[in-house]
Amino acid sequence: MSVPRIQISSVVDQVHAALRVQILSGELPRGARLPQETLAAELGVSRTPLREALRRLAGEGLVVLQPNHGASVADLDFGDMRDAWTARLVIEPAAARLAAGRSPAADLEPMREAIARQRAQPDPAGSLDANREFHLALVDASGSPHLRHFAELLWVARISVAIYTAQAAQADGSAGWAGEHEAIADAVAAADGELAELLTREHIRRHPPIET
Amino acid sequence: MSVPRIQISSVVDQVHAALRVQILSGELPRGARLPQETLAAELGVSRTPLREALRRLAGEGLVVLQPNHGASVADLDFGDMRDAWTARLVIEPAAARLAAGRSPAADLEPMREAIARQRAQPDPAGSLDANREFHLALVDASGSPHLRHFAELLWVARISVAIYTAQAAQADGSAGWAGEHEAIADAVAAADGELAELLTREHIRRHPPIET
DNA sequence: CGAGTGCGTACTGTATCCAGTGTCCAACGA
DNA sequence: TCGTTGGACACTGGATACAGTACGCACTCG
Repeated sequence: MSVPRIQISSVVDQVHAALRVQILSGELPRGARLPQETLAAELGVSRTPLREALRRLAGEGLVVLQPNHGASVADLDFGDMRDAWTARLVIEPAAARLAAGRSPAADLEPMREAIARQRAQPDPAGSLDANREFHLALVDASGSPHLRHFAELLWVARISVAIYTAQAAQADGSAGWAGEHEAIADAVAAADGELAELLTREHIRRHPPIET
Repeated sequence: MSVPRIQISSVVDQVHAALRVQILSGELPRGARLPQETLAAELGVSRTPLREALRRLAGEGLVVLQPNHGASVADLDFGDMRDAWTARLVIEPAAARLAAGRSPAADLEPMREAIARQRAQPDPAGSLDANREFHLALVDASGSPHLRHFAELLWVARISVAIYTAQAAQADGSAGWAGEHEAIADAVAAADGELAELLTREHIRRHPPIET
């Protein structure tokens, strides 16, 4: 009998998560300086774990580290966002095809859940989260840890920040995307790799980043 | 007049580079424990920068960090390698197509250089380096920093270590691949995206990882 | 009046120190 | 004899202290 091994999280993890939220939510605006001493005091930790968290965030592209000058929130311009979108166009359609070709069949449940959540969510922010979840679930279904990792980097660092906030503000927001997501999920379920790839590519292409 | 701004490297950077070399060269074997105190003493630095370097290496997938238990060199099995290969099969052909479609034309010089170096190199290790260089140059030519980054992660963490060392030992080694590389470079130069993608895919598919 | 220089301050980078946790082994009890 | 438990040891995680670097401002000199 084994107790289900609870997840202990180090201070570094918690600081990392906290800063990530603050950056993605815009509470820490793009380009904002991140003075170690001040930040550490605010978060109630020492500088050591803060520094390690900052390094990790730098690895994810969320902050930039200049030697002897300190850290600041990454200031991503439209070019960066467009590049992330291009990279998604490479990775996600291919992942969809892989997911459809998997045997035993890929796990569709997370995708279905994300779709349902997106339909149920009235507010734009939640809908956006659900959207992100669907896309990550799709890549996850490919069974490739690397592709999953890459997709996560693309979504976290470059996309959630500003691209789709602008887009979601338009028209009906992102809630309307659920239908397209469902078609992709169906194609994966039907093991039609060709179709899944095509639908995913067209879906992404249909929603390019918007210059702010 | 501006002096060309020399690159200053922090201790963290240097430790990171040193460990990376030792891991990739096999001097630090897969699964080896990395006790902080010992390592720090050997490298002649304190534990603080060492820890930050370890975190960075963990982000690259070269080492694994277990809370309250320490770091060890990532122990990649055949599954990991095969997954990296699958991911390359997604990224590199797409990058080749993007490179061919670029205007102004993609920079072919690094690719040509890598090919020449591969032809000139008699020893397997050098040839392997040149091989890696070609593939990274190809992805770089796509103009997408993200794809370049991903390719680098795949090559560094999973591939150089063991996959192709086994393969390079076979038959004529990797020197013979130069011809295939040249065909890819030519297709990119001719702006034939379709062909570049196809050739790249077939090239990679022709050289899967070998179980050791 | 303007350019350059030197100093002071604020911050980062590194080293050291302390507390907390995991692991191994031996002693004890069933 | 085998399982359990207690404790010593070794190591990591976090906090603090110190050294080094960059930036801004005032002062000086042309």
